[in-house]
Amino acid sequence: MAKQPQKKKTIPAKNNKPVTLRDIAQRADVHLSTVSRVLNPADRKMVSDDVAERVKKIAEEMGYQANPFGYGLRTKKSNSIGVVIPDLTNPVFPPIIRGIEHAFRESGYTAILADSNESVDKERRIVQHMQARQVEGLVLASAHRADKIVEEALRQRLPVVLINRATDDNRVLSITSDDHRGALFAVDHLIDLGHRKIAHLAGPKYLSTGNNRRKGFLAALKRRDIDVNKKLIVTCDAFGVEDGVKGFEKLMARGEEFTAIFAANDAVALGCYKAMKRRGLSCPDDISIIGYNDMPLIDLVHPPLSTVRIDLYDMGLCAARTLLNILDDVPEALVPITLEPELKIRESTAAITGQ
Amino acid sequence: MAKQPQKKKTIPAKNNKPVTLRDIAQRADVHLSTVSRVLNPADRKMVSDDVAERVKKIAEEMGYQANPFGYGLRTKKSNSIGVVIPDLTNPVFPPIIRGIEHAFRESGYTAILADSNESVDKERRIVQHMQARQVEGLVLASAHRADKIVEEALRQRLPVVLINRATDDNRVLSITSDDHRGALFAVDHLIDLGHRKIAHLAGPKYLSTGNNRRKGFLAALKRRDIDVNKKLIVTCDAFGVEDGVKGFEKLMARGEEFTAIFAANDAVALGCYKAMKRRGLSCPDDISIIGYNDMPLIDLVHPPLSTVRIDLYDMGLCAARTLLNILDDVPEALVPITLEPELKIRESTAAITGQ
DNA sequence: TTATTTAGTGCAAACGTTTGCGCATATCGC
DNA sequence: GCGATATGCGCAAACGTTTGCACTAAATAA
Repeated sequence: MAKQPQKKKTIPAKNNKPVTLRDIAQRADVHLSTVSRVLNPADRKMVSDDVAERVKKIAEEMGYQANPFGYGLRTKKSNSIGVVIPDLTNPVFPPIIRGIEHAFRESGYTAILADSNESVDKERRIVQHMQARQVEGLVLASAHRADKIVEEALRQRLPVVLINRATDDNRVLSITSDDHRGALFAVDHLIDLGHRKIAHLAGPKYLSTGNNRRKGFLAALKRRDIDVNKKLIVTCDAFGVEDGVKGFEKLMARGEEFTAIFAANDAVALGCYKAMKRRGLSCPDDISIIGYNDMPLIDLVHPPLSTVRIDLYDMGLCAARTLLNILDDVPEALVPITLEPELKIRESTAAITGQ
Repeated sequence: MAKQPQKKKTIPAKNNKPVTLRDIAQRADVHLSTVSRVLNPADRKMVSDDVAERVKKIAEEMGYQANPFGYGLRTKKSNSIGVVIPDLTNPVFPPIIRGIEHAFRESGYTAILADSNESVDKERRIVQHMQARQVEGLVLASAHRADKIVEEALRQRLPVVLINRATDDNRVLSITSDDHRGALFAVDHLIDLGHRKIAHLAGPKYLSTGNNRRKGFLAALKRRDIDVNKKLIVTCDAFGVEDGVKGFEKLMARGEEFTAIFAANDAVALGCYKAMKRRGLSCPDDISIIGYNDMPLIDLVHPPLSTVRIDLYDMGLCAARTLLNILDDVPEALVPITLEPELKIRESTAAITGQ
C-alpha cells in the first residue's frame, strides 16, 4: 500500500509509455487543456508567457509527441494525402514523387503512396482504402480522360489534383506538361530534318497524354502541309517498353514507308529500339526516333534518345503545392498549370538520307 | 431517371457524414458494442446469428467504414508500416517497393513510403516522423553497416526489417542478396573470359552491399591465384551514375593497366559507359564491364550490360512478409534471408583480345 | 467606489472504437 | 424441477485530443 501511491505520483522518467498531455499537465501543475493550448500555435496566445515557457520546457524534456489518433479523432484531420501512381517502375514517376514528397514534408503532411499498376480496378480499391484512411486529398497520376474514380472523389468533396494526365472534365485541377505543344516541337524537329513520312506510335486515346500528343502530331503535319497517312499511326495499348515493341511490329506489318517515328513516350521509343535491333535496323540511319518525357537514364541508351523534356520534379512540386493551397483555402490557387516542354535533341534523330 | 438540375443543388440523398457504429446500432436497434462485435471477426461469435445477419446487412447498406482514429486510439494499432528508400530514382527500388506494397496490401497494412535521398540526417527525420505517426514497423532499404537509426528503433522495440542492405549487428533481420556470392559469379565470369587485370569500382565501405561485393571480388581473385593490385580498386562515394563516372576517371588517372571492370552496381557501370564514351573507348572491345542488380531497362543500353541478377520484387515481398510475421509473433520467421543471385551475361563482357 | 470588461485557466464534453464486466435469459446436469 | 453453467447482449470506461463554456482575479471605465 505504501509503495503504490508513491510510484503513481513520481512517474518514472524511464517509463517507455508515450507521454501525453496529461503527463505534462501533471508535472507542470496545470490543466491538460492549458498544455494543449501552449503547444498549439493558434491557441498559444491564450495563456500567459510564464506558464507557457514552463510547459514548453517540460514538454520538450519529456519528449512529447502528439498522438495522431487523438488529434485526428477530435479534429478529423489526418494530415495525410493519397498519391496514386499508375506504374512505379516507369522512371518518369520517381522524380515526380520526389517533388510531391518534398512539398508535403515541408508542410507536415504525409504522402500515402500507392501503385495502381495501370489497373482501374486496383486504383478504385486503392482510393477507397485511402478514403477509409481519411486522407485529406488526392494526387492522381493515373487519371483517364473520363474517370469515374475522379468523379466519385469529387462527389465526396475530396480535394483532387491530377498530375501528368488530365481529365476532359475541367472541374478538376491538373498539372500537366503542354503535350500538344511538346508534340509540335518533336514533329517539327523531324520535319526540319527533312522527314515527310513520319509515323506515330500513339498512346491510348483514353489518356490525355496519348490523346494530346496525337493531336499535336496531326497539327504539326497539317501546319507544314504534309498529308496525314493514317496507316502510319499506331495506337499502343499502354506506355511501356513492350507496348512499344508491339506497336513497332504492327507498324511494320502495315507495309507503309516511313523514315521517322514520333513515339508517345520514351518507353515506347525504347520498345522501338528493341524491335529494330531484332530486325537489324539502325537508328537513326534507317529510322529516326523521338520520344517524350526525357526520363532518367534515357541519355545513356544507344543512340541517346532525342526527346521532349519536361521537368518532372517541378511537376510534382506544383501538384503538391496546388493541393496544399486548396486545403488552405487559397482561392487563387485554383488554376490548372501546364508546364512548358522543351526539345532535347540527342542522337536518335538525323537528317533524312538521300534515297 | 431523367437527368435533372438536381445535379447542381441537391446531393442530400445521403447525409455525407460518415456512418458510425452508433448509427448502425440505432437502425438495428442494438447496442453499438454489439455492432462492434459483429463487425470484428474475432468477436463475431459472441453474438447470435440472426442479430449478426441483421447488423451486417445494415452496416453494408449504410456503407460503414471503420474510423481509423477511433480504432487506433483504442487499440494503439495504426495498421501502417514505414518504408524508407535511399534513392527512389534508382530503378532498383521500384520493383522492391512493388513487392513490399503487394504483401502489405493483402494483409490490410498501409505502407508509408519515404525517400531519404541517401542522407542520414533526412533519414533520421523521416523515421522520427514515422514513429510520431505510430507506424508499427519499419522496412529500411537505407541501412548502413553501423546504423544509429536502426539501433534507436531497436531500443524503442520497433520491429525493423532491413532490405538489400544489412547492418553488421545481426540482431536485426535483413533480406538481402548474397552479395559475396554474386561478386564471385561476376568476377569468375571475367576470369573465365581470360581477364586477369580486373578493376573494381567498389561501393562505399559503410554499406554492406559495397563491402560484401568488394570482399567477393577479392575472394574471387584469390581463389584463382590472381594477385590483387590495390590500385585497381576504386571506392565510389555512392551508387549513382555520376559516382561511376568519377570512379572511372579516378581509375584511369592511376595509370594502371586493366581489361575489365566489376562495377559495384549497374548505375556505376552506366557511369563507366558514359566516361568511356567521352574518351572514345569501346565496351567490350577495350574494356569489359559487368554490373550488379540487373535493374529495369538495363538490357536496353548499349551494349546490353552483363550483370548479376537479383529478384528485386521477391526481395520486397520477402521483407514485407517477414515483418508481418514478426508483427504476428511467428517466431520461426525470425531468420534472415539471403536470396541467390544469378549471372546474367549480355554483351558488355567479352573474351580478352590478344594484345 | 462600483460596474464592466479582459485575460488566464480549469472543466467537461465530444470524437469513434474496443472490451471487461454484469445482468438477464436460456440450457444443462441430475 | 432446481441449482449451475452457458449464451447473448447492454453498460460504461477508457484511449488522447481540442474547444466551448464558466469561473476567478485583475484591469479598466464610469
